Amino acid sequence: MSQFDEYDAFEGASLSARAMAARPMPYLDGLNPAQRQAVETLDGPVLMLAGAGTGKTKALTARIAHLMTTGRAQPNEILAVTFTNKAAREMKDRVGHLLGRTVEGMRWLGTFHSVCVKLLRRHAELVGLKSNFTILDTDDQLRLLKQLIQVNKIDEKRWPPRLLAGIIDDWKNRALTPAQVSTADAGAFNHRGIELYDQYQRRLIELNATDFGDLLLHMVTIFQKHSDILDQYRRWFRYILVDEYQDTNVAQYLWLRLLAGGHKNICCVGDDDQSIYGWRGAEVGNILRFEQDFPGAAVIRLEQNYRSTAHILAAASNVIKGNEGRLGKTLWTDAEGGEKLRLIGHWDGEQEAIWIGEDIESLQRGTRGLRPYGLDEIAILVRASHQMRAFEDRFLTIGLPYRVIGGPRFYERMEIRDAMAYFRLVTSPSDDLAFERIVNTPKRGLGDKAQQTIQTIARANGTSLLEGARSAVQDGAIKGKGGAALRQLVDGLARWSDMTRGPVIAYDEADEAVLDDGLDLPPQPRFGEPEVSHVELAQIILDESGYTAMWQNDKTPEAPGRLENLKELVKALEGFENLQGFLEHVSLIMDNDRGEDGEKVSIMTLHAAKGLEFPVVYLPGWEDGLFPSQRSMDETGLKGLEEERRLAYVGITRAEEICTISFAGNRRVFGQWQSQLPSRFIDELPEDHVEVLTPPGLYGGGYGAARPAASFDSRVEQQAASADVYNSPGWKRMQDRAGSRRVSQPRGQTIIDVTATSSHTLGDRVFHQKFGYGTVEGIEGDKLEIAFEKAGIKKVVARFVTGAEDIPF
DNA sequence: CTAACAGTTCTTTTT
DNA sequence: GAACTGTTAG
Repeated sequence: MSQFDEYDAFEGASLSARAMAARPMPYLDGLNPAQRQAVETLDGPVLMLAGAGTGKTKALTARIAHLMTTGRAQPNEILAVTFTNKAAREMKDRVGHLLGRTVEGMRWLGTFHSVCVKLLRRHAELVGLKSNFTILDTDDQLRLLKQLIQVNKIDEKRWPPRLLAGIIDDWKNRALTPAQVSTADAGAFNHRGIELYDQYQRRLIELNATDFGDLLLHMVTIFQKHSDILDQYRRWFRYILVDEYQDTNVAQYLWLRLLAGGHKNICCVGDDDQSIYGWRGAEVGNILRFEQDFPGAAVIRLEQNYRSTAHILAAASNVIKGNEGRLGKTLWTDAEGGEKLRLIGHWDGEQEAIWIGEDIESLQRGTRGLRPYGLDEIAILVRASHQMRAFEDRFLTIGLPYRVIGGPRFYERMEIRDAMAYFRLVTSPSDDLAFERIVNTPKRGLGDKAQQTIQTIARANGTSLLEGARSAVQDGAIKGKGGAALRQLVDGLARWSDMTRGPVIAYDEADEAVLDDGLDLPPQPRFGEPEVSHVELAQIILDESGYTAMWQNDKTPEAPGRLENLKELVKALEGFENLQGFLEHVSLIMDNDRGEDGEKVSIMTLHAAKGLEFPVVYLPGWEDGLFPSQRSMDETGLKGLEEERRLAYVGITRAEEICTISFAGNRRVFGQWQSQLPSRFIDELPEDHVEVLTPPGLYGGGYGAARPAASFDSRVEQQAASADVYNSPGWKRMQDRAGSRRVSQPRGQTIIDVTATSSHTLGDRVFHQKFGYGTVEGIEGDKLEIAFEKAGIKKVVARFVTGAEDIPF
């Protein structure tokens, strides 16, 4: 029954605790002095500043093992929070490994969100929720906000739901309830922001739902308002550990500070240089301020790097030192030798992909005395996901296996969300958002009008939409084909719902009454065994609702894949006790590391790469505007730039052996060609540790000519490997080719549109995707009249044509 | 009511 | 160039 049987030996016996302490502690072996200090400084606040690749997880897990082995805390008295499920899982696994057994008692090791859900379920009523509240994802959130905006008769066009979602998220990240939002923010969202936030929160309560931000916000509110509850947890969580502390937002910070407020046994691990989630509300300030927040804190720096070569570390250090206000760390390694960083410029994004593809192939074979590298050891890290496409295209054509990490997540796919909406509606019939999602999916002939009717009835009766639909059917408010289909749906849902559980057979004490001085929790009803397993039920729901059939009849190419996904979804249910358990799990799983097998090159964003490492790393697209991202700089100025720089630091420090940075002179953005300047970060690379390569084709010969592209083998040894790429022959040459008259501005702000609309003049030779080559014969505003060689005279919107001479060949 | 079309607006980054 | 919205024709 108890999950802690394994640890019963710890139970309150100080003698056994001492005996325990006398046990060998193998996990202390192989720690360096700093790591060891971080493990053994158990009491009071500790800040572990762990640079990239310095064995942070090793120290953290050893610390947990140490807490348990010395009898300082039982597994379930340790609160350990991470940001990703993956990190939590890894930590759990590694602690188990250190102790030589599985650690099941660590109930409070998890993400901020999952820990908060557990807490909030026990205290939901304090914020007006029931303990079975649902957790909305971004999609539901947006639809809800959209409704609110419409109800408030606000122009959706000018004030889109996304914007409002962003504003509200921001407030929640700062732990502000509608009442607490500062008057300084009164102007937000056309002066309606606060009001709408308030409405939104009310609506969530009505729906018995929370969004992601609420999980933390509600817990902070509860802790602030109910000191008895807070005290209880303060006593319960004897030791607190926080991973990636630099990524915490204000709400998380407050939450931690409240919980650690008693004993102050809090150990925060982080690296201010790897704070890359500021745009999502993370406050680097939290880690910078740690010593003030927790006076007397022990600050332990992990600086010995076990991951990368000295060249790579030097490059990373040189880049990051451009940032102000760092806590300061100097990474060092005792490893010697290794390749310098490689820097290479390309004509355009496509060439960049071609070159990298070929370089990977030559690394695979083993080249220039280097060992052969497996594809699993290679990663391409991009700034923005749209950059991935060029690589995917190229790798598909040359047949290079790759995997995209962090793409559209499994649980965000349409068919999965639809299926889940059915499940949600079965387990909680009042889930209006789920109802809206699937009333007419598959098509049941229930359009706007019918749905309006249901809304009206539901609102009049003060019931859920599903209830409303039931009345509508009974009262004959919706007739005809639609009515019949709706009846079928309503009946089906009722039937499936009954199938989820057997009869109530008893009332149990809440099984989570683990806290000794616990609150009175309502007894939980216990049900008999349902007749059908939840896995079978899921299949029944999908089949009987017609959802499976909908995709079977669908002739689009993606339909088979969607059916496949649905199968997988049903299979995934096997790992859970019931539908509820599954839904809960899914709503908190935001990482998708469904391990695909096979040797593949990884393609992912820099953000997704945090915490990972690869022997070979490519960092393409180092161009001003793209990286550092223009948007980031526009929105938050220097702060944004510094975050971008940290992103560069994260990127470089992912590499163990070979790190290649590249940029392109031209890139297609929104289907428009833009000429790009190399990233300012390139100038921050230390010359001594960088080797500038020259792409093939810049010297004589056309691009894409049949010649084998040079990679490592045939690079041109460049004298004075210089980061000053502007003066590199390659770059100059590129400028000539681009033929753009760049106005040399102080630094990198100019992005000249090589084919700006205005650049078309009568007689220009142009190229159009569909019609081919032609000559401009007339200009009217943004429309051009063009005589095409093959297709004759056509009128075309200017942005669909490209200056013929600009086509990269 | 649906399906097909055209016109628009966008592109970081995600627990 | 895609994805989304709104419009229009069946």
